[in-house]
Amino acid sequence: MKIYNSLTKKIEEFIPNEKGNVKMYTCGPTVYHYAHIGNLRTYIFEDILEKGLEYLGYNVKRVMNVTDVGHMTSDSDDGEDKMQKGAERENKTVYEIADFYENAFFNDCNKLNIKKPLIVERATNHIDTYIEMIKKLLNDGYAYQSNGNVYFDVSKAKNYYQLSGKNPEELYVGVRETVEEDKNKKNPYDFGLWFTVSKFSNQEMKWESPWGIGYPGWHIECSGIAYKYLGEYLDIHCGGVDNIFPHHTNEIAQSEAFLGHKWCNYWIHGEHLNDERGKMSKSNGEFLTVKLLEEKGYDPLAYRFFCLNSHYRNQLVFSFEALESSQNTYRKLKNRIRKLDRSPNLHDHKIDYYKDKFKGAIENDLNTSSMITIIYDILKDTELTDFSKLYLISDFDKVLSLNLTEEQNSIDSDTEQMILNKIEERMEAKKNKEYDVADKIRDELLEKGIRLIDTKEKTIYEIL
RNA sequence: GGGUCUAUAGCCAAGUGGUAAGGCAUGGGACUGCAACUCCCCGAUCGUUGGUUCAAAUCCGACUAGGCCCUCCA
Repeated sequence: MKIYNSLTKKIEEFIPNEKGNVKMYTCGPTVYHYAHIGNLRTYIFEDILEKGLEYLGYNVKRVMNVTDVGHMTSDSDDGEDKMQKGAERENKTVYEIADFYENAFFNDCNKLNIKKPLIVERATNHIDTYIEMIKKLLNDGYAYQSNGNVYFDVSKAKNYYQLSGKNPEELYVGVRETVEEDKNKKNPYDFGLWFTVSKFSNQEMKWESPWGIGYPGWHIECSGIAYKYLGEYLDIHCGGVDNIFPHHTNEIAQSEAFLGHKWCNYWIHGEHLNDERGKMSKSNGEFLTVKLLEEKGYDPLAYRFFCLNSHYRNQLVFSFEALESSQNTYRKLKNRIRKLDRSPNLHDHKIDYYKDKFKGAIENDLNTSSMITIIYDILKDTELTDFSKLYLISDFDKVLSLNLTEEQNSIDSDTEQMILNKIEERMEAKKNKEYDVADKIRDELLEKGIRLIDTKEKTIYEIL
C-alpha cells in the first residue's frame, strides 16, 4: 500500500513493524463542545484508513484518546482549560461536560458509520502514566521546572523541526497578536508537561504530583496513552493537518526522548473542510453539526459520501449546494442498487478483477473517489449478474460504509394495506378524471415518506 | 517573512509519460393527465509560460492565483 507520509513529505510504501499487524493511534476530540462536520471529516478519513487496511488483510489495533483535561485556549499565563471553560459556560462540572460531549461525539460518529476504535481512553484516566514519563524526562535532562511548572526543553530534542518542516530561526513566536509568550520558558517553543495549581487556581481537575498539585499538558496525554496501549513502536499516527504543529511535533519530541529511539514511522494527516470563507471553525461562521444537517433534511451518510468523493489530502469546500448534489448522487446510486435482482446467481469470472481494482484504489493513497467510480463500473458491466454486483458492492461497502445494499425500509402490514387502499382510491379518481383528488392523495402519501411510482401496468410505491 | 499544499468542464473529481474515467447540475428526448421516479443523448486539451521527450494534464523551471500552518483548532 502506498500512502503519503507527512514526516518525509512523500508517498511511501507502507510497511508495518510487525508483518500483518498495524498499530494505529488517532487523536480524538476535546469534549468541550459538539463536533462540527469539519472535525468529523478527519474521523471519516481515519475510519476509511482503518477499514481499508483491514480489507487488505492487516490486523489493525487502533487507539484513540478523548481529551478531557489540559487542552488550553492559549499557552500564556492566563490561558484557560477548554474543559473548564465549557463547564463554566454551561454551569456544569467538567466531568458532566466530558460525559455529555463524549457521548454526543460517538453518537455523531455512529450516524456517519464511523466505527468506534478498539480502545478509547480518557486523558484523565492515565495521570500516573504521564507522571512516570515526566519524571524520566526530567531525570534525563529533557525537561526542567520553572515557576512551579514542568516544561519540555525543545533544544534537547533531535529533529524537532522535521515533521513541521519549520526552521527555528524563522519561526515567529506570537505571529498572531492574541498569542502571548510564557515568560517561564527558556525557549519560546518549549511546552508544558505539567502545570501546577499555583497559576490555575480555579482548575477543577487536579492531581497530586512530585511537582505539586496540578494537571498535565495537552501533548503528553497522547504520548502517554499511545505508549500504554501500543507500546514503544507505532506504525501510524493520524490527525488533522492543524495538529502537525505543535501537537504532533511535541508528541514526537517527548515520546522519542522518553523511549530513546524512533517512535512512529508514518504520520498521516487529513486536510480541512473549508467553507467559502476559509477554514471551518467553531468560533467563525455557521457552527455545522450533524444534528443541524439532519434538521435541514440531509442524511448524514450523504455527508460521508460527499467526503469520500473527494480525497483526504485535498481541502474540500463545503456548501449546502454541494451537499445537496451529493445527497442526490447518493440517493440515485442507492436506488440503482436497490433495483438489482437479489436471487442467487453468482457469476464469478470477473469478481477478482473488480476486487483487485478496489484494492488498487485503497493502495493508491486511499483513493476514495476511485472506489466510488468502481461501483459505477460494476453497475454498468453487462458481464456481471445482478447477484455478483450486489456481492461486490456489499463487499466494498465494508470499507465505504455507505449502507449501499440496504434494503428498502420495511413497513407493517396495516400501513401497507392503507397504502394499497389509497392507490386504489387514486386509480378511481384518475379514471373519473378527478385529478385534484388524485394529486391530493399522492401529495399526502409523499408527506408521509411514501412515493407513488406510476408504471405502465400499475402504480407501485417506495418508502423514502 | 518562513514553511507547506493545490490549480482538470457550472460544481465534485479520476488521471503517476502514450492522444482527457465517473458523478451531480443544465439542456434535449422517452414515459405521465400533469408530475415524481426511471431510462436515453449532449460538454473540457487540463492556471499562464518556457524546457526535457518520438510523445506531457502527467517530469523540470519560471510566473500567476488560492488554501492552510508558524503555540485555540480535526
